[in-house]
Amino acid sequence: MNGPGVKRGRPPAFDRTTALAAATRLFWEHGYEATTIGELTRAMDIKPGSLYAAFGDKKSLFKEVVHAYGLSPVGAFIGTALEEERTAHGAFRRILREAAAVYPDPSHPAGCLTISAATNVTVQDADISTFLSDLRNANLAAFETRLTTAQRQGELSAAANPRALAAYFAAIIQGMSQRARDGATATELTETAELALAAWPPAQG
Amino acid sequence: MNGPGVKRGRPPAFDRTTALAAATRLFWEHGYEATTIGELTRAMDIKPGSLYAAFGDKKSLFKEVVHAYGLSPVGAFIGTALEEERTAHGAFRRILREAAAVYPDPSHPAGCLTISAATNVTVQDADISTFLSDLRNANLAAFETRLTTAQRQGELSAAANPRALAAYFAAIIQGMSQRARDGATATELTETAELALAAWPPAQG
DNA sequence: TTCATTCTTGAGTCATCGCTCAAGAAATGG
DNA sequence: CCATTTCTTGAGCGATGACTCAAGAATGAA
Repeated sequence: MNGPGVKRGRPPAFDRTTALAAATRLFWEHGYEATTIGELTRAMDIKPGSLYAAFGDKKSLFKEVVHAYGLSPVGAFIGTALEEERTAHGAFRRILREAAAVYPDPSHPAGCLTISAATNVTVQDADISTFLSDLRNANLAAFETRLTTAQRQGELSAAANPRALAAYFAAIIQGMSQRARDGATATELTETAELALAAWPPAQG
Repeated sequence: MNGPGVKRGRPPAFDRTTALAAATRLFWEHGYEATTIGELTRAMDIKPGSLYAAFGDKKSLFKEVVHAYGLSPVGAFIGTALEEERTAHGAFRRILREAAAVYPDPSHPAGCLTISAATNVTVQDADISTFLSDLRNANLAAFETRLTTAQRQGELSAAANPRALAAYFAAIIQGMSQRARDGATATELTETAELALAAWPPAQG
């Protein structure tokens, strides 16, 4: 019996993670449909045959990219803040401030991949569009859950509306991503974040 | 000498405004590149030859669509509010509330065409992307101008930052457009608008 | 060495993209 | 009527899209 780690046949000539990172950059920058297989193979430094053998079709590659993105610091900072911060207010303050720093960071394409990579799509790729909008709406639901918890724990005023607050923060985050893609600086986005936090409801009244 | 209104030759079989409206719907819904000439000719009920004779190439048609959109109620409500409202606060309050009502209106595609029709674009169509982002940034500049005026007139506190406020409102509006495309209702967006208005700086302090 | 397995390669498939054009049809002017 | 002008039509162009596949190369097992 062979150990499960034993590799047979010709080994891959490329590093899967590195290739995926190259694909991520392209999808992040131009979006799903505007990124061609030709551009992908060139950036990943592999031929079409290898790409399809390793990742399936274009949609599968994209979904794997989105999954990996969600595990990266840039793609996970929202969930991390929701988990790590004790208070909901602290969590959203941290989320907005980190978004302001991360979205315009020149070390990667501007904005959030989940927000901007599949906004313009043909009918036959509508599933890719809903794939991302489902992720965004899941984020919205997580916001609402966190805010409802805060309200039950007394942090958030009983007069506050968790669902409305969640939608508001979702909108601000998506807007900040778009502004980053339009050239907004970290300074501008930080100011936007601070202004946005003014909407946080006053303590129990 | 012939009068300038005299038409010669075979008259067009389609109404230009109607055809443009059909093209607008498609670009609005799917974006620039994801809308094909085939879909356009079918929706406009004309053949490719007529389309190219009447509108030039695809980019020219798109720019004409954007221009017409900017003159329509949906595309002009921001500029209208900035002009008609006496106070800056009244203007932005009206802009956000109208956006909340207009963006999810089911009588047309969701969100704002200028915001969402060219976010995912190939390199050869990068000019279309910047064409729209220039419009968005021009809007941002108009916001700042209005707020600076309000500050000079004493409506806005001297401690306020017109540029930061302008960027904040631009982000909120773009975020509301995206949320509308993700299925947000007018009710949700109205709540978002009201929360966003809480960022308006208190009177002179 | 030989076999089986896995990956690479380059040529190529089919569909669709934006776009063009010659020929015909519908109007006006003489 | 004919000539001129303008628009419509249907066929089709070259380029490019996603994707495939047979043949060769590199590995471990026997």
